Amino acid sequence: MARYDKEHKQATRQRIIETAGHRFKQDGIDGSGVATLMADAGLTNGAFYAHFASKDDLVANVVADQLGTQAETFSALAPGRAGLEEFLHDYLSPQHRDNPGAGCPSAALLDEIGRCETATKDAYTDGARSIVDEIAARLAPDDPQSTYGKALGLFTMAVGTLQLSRALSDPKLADEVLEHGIQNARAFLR
Amino acid sequence: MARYDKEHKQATRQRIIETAGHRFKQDGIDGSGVATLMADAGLTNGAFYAHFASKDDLVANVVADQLGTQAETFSALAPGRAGLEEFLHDYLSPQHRDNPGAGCPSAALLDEIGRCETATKDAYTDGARSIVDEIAARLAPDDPQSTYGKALGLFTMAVGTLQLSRALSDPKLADEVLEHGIQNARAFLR
DNA sequence: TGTACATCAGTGAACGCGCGTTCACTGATGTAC
DNA sequence: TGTACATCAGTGAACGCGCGTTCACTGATGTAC
Repeated sequence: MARYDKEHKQATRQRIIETAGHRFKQDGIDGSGVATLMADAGLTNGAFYAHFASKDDLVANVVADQLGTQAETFSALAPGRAGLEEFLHDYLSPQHRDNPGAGCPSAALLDEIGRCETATKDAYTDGARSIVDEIAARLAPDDPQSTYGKALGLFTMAVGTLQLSRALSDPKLADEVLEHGIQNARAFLR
Repeated sequence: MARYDKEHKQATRQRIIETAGHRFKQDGIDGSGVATLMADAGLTNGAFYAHFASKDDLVANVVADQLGTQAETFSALAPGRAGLEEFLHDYLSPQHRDNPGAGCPSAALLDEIGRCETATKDAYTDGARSIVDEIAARLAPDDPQSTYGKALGLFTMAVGTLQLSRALSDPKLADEVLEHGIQNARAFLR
């Protein structure tokens, strides 16, 4: 441990935020202890408080980071409605369902975020706004405002569908839910 | 403490299941300790294991009970599509959003149920099937099968919308999300 | 060029606390005589 | 009718454990001389 270049601590902090995002989405926020989160980042528990004021502080930062990352992913899709079709296929896929740690933060954490403190909800609100704006812009590039409500509908249906598919113990039904989800989203956007 | 009539212990067990349902939906499953759950039912922690094999066992029973109760509520609505309209108004209301403890178990616990053990997911799967069947029967009383997919879409959009509204820190936006949710559901069913 | 020192990211043991779970015990009541 | 006993739902203290958090310490490196 030594004097590092100025970016070193920032990089470590970012690494903790990213590995914690994965862990939270996999085991839940309440289900992930600080010692485990630090071990995931290759550190020991004591170093945590050199980077964050509290676990709640980390949670708010993770939520902001996760939604930011998702917004970036969105920008990388094909432009317009073709990108939405691409998004739906990836989002409502068995691969996404079976890998929550690498997937959508809303699907994995939405009802836990609803029970979090204000700073976390603020971070979520900002991030969700960006994503819904991104969807609306793809639905009507000339007048995004007009499709804001529809964008919300697509987003909530996608999140709810993935969550439902994850909560079902019958694999056949869980797959059907995803397939119906894609069809429903298409019908809704038509 | 004494010899009671045979129904007494059953009634206590049912009371624990119901008060635990309220607590789980309010604070999360991971966020609710056994001692608190028992105090909610007017008992002390030690009595818990006379009723349930483990906390996981209680969780599975609570999920089954919660979804059963919701299915009953559904049956009590006006028949046909009028009942669905009634459901949407109650479900996507600020009152429901602000009282998760008394509300929909899916909206409050869906992503946590996705991380639970098989017995809990089995209970959820059974209950969710009944509710979606109930919705499908209202959409097409003569051929429920044909509207099964649409029923899923309505259910997932309603759950996702309520969760989203709960996770937002901006009250104005949270209200708008509910209003758009009702409009979207109507458009989707049209 | 070589050495002493200051820096500070990270270590790891310890704190009190609440978790899920166990268990010896209580005490009000129905039953037997 | 009165008393001794068996029942058993519920009590409450205790178990080991992991939680979030604190803190005295380490030790590799850049800097000063």
